[in-house]
Amino acid sequence: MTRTREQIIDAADQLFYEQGFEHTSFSNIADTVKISRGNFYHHFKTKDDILQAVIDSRLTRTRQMLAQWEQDSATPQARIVAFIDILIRNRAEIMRHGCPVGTLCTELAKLDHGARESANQIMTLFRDWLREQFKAMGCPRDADIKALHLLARTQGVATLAQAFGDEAFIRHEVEQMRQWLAQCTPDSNHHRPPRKA
Amino acid sequence: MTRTREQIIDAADQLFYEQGFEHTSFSNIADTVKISRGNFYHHFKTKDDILQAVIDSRLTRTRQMLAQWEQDSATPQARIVAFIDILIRNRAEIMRHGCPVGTLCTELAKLDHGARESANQIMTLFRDWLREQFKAMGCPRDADIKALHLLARTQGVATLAQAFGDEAFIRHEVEQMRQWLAQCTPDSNHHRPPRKA
DNA sequence: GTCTATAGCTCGATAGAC
DNA sequence: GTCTATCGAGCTATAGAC
Repeated sequence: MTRTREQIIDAADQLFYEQGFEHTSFSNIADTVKISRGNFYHHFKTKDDILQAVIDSRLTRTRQMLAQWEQDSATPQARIVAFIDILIRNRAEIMRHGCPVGTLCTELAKLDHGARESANQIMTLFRDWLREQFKAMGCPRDADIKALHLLARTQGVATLAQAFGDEAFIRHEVEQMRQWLAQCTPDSNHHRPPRKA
Repeated sequence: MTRTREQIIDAADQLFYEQGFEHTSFSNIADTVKISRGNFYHHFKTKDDILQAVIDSRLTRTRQMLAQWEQDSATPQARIVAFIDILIRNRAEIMRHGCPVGTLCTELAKLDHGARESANQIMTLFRDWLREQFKAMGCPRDADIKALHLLARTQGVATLAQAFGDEAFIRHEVEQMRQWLAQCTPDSNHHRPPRKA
């Protein structure tokens, strides 16, 4: 049945996030789902197969989440705030295990793993979505640059939050990102003072 | 002889950076240094011993580098620019393997490894050094906040540079960090426009 | 050089649904 | 009978340790 398959994917997803892909073994996943290793291999022939299934699952869920934000918030600004606020909502997990997207991309890059590009695709989902929001805000020229900038800042905050376990730091950076967004004028260089009259 | 020991540490250092700690095996290191595994165990009893030696080596080199910047640059601003510019100087390695500090901290956190705190200590070296530079710039109150902010931004840039392999992005972010630093007034909120006259 | 543990993986057998 | 999910023994390679 497909139920077991889903359970395996969900368990692997969580374990890959908590302890990394390479450090997670078959027995590890099988024990979590409470099935035998034999049954396991009936659903996934190789470890790479599970990884791909986990990444596909994350891609789907990310698309759903972004679509949900699109639905829940009226303005592009509010949608971007929804993105920034993941850091607050998921602060406990982030302090323990970092960003699920960034840490997976980093690990697969080090392993020179074939699924690396698939993992990067999750990052690209956020990048493209943010770019569209900035475009809708009236920044057609700087949209991608701003998207990457914001993405980088959230990644950096996640990395340091994991290292230092500092919740106040997360909150402070989130507040600064909100302020940056609020004064983010169309196609301006937001780090220079407003243009002279 | 201590020469072999140093060679082992240097080889392990590089391999841990390129492919990660867990993914690097003894044989891997031994092959690189061209010694037998037996000889290897004469210098390091366990893998954790090598890791600790590598981290100690990095701590020493980082302290030396920071002291060098202190010596080479007259103003705290110039010293902070020297820090920001690592992203440019090491861009090729960063695009391939990420930041050596950040990726190690992240990996050891996932492995729940005992040396995690030692690795974080490297990050702390930068944090403390940056904080002192900001203090010297006249930001006694915001110094640590600014240090963490800058550290986070460099970490985020490294993560995305590795995922997207985009050198132009690195250069753009470095330029923005320089501008942020230039308009970084003592204990001000640097994300608001300059105060009105 | 050898030993042990474990990782990833294969495969034959069983049990039940249809 | 076929098909699918399940189990668990067991194989090979290699990592870490001594």
